Amino acid sequence: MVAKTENRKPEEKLTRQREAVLQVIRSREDHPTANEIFQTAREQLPTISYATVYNSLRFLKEAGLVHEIKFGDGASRYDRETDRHDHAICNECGKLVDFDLPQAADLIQAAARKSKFQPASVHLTLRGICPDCRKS
Amino acid sequence: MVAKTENRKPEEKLTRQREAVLQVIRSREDHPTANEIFQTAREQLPTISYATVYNSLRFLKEAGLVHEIKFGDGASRYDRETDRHDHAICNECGKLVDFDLPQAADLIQAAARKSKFQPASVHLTLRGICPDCRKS
DNA sequence: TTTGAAGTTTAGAATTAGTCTAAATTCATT
DNA sequence: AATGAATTTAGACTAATTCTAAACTTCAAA
Repeated sequence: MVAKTENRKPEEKLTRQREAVLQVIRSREDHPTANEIFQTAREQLPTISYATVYNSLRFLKEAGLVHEIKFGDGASRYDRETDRHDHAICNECGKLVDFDLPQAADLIQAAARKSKFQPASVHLTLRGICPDCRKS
Repeated sequence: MVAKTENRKPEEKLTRQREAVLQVIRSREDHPTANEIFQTAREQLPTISYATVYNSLRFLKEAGLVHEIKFGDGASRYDRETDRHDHAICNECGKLVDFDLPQAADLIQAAARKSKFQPASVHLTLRGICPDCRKS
């Protein structure tokens, strides 16, 4: 029988390319775009291609190792934080910040009741002005 | 002095094109994309161009007459509902549904405290399976 | 009633993010 | 070493959106 790569744990089956992409995301406090990840990964692995970054991101996302955030204004961003959490987005400069508001998680049943959806996750987004922009 | 169009209320200064775009959005229960709006607006106003639909959407959005929703998976969607509300997105078919969970609005101060942002609005997103997909 | 500035519309080109394709490569098992 | 599945690569392609520059509208002031 042929090896079933799928039986292994995600961490075990990382190719060099996937490893590099994961390291870029884990090494950053912020939320890089696929293009930023590509530029940085290329420093370690000069032959890596754009398509591979996207393939790797899809893989890592499905394996639960990274988290994708789409909030409009351009490209998806990737987050090393995979636990449930919330986001704040600056209306002025676009900065995206993670925070955790456990009370938001508690609203999942109420949200499910109102929407009639079978709930999987909830996520709260705050829009406002970030501390840096408030200063100016 | 030249007339300051900006002094008037948004509703008063709608061009035929902006009017047509607004009517398309107001006539629908769902959340059409720019392309869907373009196709429908063209039935009333055959010469309207794609760029004008986008210009109109930006204008209407800034005037607070429509609401833009970006949740990834392709194009922005536009919503006639401009009051604060929440969204549920189906992980299976991508359907987007509005609902209002006032408890979510109550979390704005707590979210501001955690994130250190000066708050403007909060919005809750539920991901799960919609009633239609649950049946199958 | 013409003028002209400001704003708007138009068509199409340009840009950007992301996906697809097909050939080449890797790699774990035989 | 040979096999075959999975992955990577480069570049073509697609879809969404923005940009550009010329033409058109509007309307207050001359």
